[in-house]
Amino acid sequence: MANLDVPKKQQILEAAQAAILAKGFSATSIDELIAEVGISKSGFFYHFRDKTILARALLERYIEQDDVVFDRAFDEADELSEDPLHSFLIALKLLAKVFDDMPNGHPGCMVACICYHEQLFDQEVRNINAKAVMSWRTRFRKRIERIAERYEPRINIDLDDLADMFSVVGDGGIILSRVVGDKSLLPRQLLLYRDFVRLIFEPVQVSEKP
Amino acid sequence: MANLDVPKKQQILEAAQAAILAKGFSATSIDELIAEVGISKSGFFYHFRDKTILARALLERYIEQDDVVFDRAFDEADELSEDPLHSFLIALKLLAKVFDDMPNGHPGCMVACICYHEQLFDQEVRNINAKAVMSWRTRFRKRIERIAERYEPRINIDLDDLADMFSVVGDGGIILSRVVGDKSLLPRQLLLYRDFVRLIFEPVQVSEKP
DNA sequence: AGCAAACTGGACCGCAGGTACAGTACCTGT
DNA sequence: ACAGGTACTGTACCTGCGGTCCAGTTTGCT
Repeated sequence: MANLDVPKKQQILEAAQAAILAKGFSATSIDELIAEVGISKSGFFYHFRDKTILARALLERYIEQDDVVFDRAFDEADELSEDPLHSFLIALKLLAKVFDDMPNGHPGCMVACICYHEQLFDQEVRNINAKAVMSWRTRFRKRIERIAERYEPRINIDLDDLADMFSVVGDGGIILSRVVGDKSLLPRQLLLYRDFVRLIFEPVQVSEKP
Repeated sequence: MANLDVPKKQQILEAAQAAILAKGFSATSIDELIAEVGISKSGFFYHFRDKTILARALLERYIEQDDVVFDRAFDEADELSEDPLHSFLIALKLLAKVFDDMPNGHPGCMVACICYHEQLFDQEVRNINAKAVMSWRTRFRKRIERIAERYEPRINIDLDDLADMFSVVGDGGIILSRVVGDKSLLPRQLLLYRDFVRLIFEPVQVSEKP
């Protein structure tokens, strides 16, 4: 019980996020959520007109939380280096570490989760989803652009594609991590992406074998 | 109606695969499937004890079909080049082309779809899923090993990770493709993965800017 | 003719997602 | 002090879906 000061709506979102990422949207019942937070069914529907409104709120919440994680990593990296390439590489390492430190691995990406339940939701939810991916693209593209201004890329590359690749490796890494039950798979894949960025932009090739 | 010679069980699997990849597992009702193939509810349950058995059959079917696509690309590439690196790069280009040629983009990965519905299924289904990912890892690892025997990698890299990265980029690319509604995103990401492999192993760096 | 595989039809069950609506407890501004 | 909004509770009820049970029918093979 307890949590008397935390509003029930927040408690529902909290419980729903964990349950939905672990079990999927349809496998998470409203009855189960209201039992967990100690609210009546009417109480639930007072806050969320239906289950898709809950999904929308969860998605928006997830995207906000995700942005905070990104901001933190990039800010910290910027403090450690003024060079755009080095800062980016540091940020990628920090992000990999964040996921590596999660005790049970990444809980799952809400964007991907909703993608595979798509037709259950309205256009609005899909728009929010698309907007989130585009914001990730923009965020990474800006960083990569600044790198490309200073460092000559070794190969011709589309900067949007390279920016997207972070999200691609993130979402794909989450899936493979879960499927094979190896929580270190995601951070390792992010570090591979980091190697790719290094290989593209880092000017002097340091051979690791003398 | 027609399809008098195709057994109903196959027709159900066909219809279910399309519907589930498009709408998700829970959003696809049995009623809808039996209406589409023209069979009674009892007929459905004659073939599939319950919905999770259908999922298992679909997953196995999907993995088989996927293997055929891989085999075809790799065989064709082997015919075009004896060199392990060149053959691998050709195969990646062929695979990217396969997905690029799909009129509505990749229909979705059943492995990822089931991953985000996990708790709906039993351990058996999860094992099949894990086995599929491991078989992809093995398939790509073998190719990459042969490359590494002949070409000195420019950076130290874990071959399993690089092998997994194909599946990671594939599954992540499918998700992003769908979310932003850009079917060319997946093939472009696969070509980026190809660029990464090239950068790691290709000995002479051909600068594209003279 | 006989048997198995591949079904049909219909009755029934429980659960999840709602809908509808009347009532209540508490806080806030006038 | 009361008016009104916010955040709920309780009860009753409806629908659709997954699933069970079972008796009966068609089809093709031997």
